[in-house]
Amino acid sequence: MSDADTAADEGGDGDDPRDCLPADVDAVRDALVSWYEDDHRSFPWRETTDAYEILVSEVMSQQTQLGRVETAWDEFLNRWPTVHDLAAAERGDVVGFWTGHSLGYNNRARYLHEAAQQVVSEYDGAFPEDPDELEELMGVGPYTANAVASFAFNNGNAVVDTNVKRVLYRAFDVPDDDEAFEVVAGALMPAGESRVWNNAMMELGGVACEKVPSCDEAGCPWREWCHAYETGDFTAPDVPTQPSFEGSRRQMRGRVVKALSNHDALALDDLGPKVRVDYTPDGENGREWLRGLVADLADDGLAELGDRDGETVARLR
DNA sequence: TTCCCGTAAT
DNA sequence: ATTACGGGAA
Repeated sequence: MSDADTAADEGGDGDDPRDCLPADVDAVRDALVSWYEDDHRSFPWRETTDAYEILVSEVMSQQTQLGRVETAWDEFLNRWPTVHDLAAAERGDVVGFWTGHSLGYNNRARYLHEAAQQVVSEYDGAFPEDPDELEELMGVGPYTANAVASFAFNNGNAVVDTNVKRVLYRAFDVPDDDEAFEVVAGALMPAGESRVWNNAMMELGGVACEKVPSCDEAGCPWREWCHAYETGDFTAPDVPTQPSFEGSRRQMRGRVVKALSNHDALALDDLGPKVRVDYTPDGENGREWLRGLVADLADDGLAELGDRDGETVARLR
């Protein structure tokens, strides 16, 4: 077959990333679904199809190890059982819960709170089922939108997170390119089966094709097709390195929120020592530095600066 | 010390 | 396109 024929068959560009997939795609699909259905980890959010409960689990899971999410998820839903309850909550209580359970990025607590208010005000409390509509919710991007659409409504597209990328990169030599991952993941997913499929793909990345893979131990269902298993090269796509956390502004922000979550309001000079042991009001990282930190948190909608008896106080908002 | 990781903001 | 964003666990 000539290059011209190939290009014509593919609609013109001649390098369709779907060419990465093996010819017997149906066998590949069946192997994964059977493997997943035969045995998989049990998580409480896999027992529900409630979109609100699933959204909470997804937002928590994005930043926290699954083992610790279970307790937080349970307590969160116990405190705010429905999207209406969360929408009506005080934001400071939601942020306080978040930091109190070490759930990471406090911004996500605010996003979740705002998303709940959107669902109530724009959809009368009934989540939309379409990924494109879900993506309009605050804090919900392509991954979360498709996860919720899949697990709540069996109505999503293929999710593409770092686990999925690693699997596709290794198994089928998909180039480390977001568009390619998107196209191949979509072509691989059996139509109308997003719930089981996306669960299965993420299970594969979580228990078989981890950073250090355990192909045989986990009984990976794709060994007969997997390029990495064949060559022994289990390189994974590069993940960007992040600046160190110790001593960072992010760490200081976290300490501010943590401290404020235990008080109604705190004067800056009372807050300071809880943020850094070397706090002195007029020092380099003193009152003005702290005021700037809280002002940034205020810009993020997480805290606010106020006045009490003529002195500046900070509180959660 | 390094790893993890999707979204919003710029 | 790049950067900010948390904090436990490995």
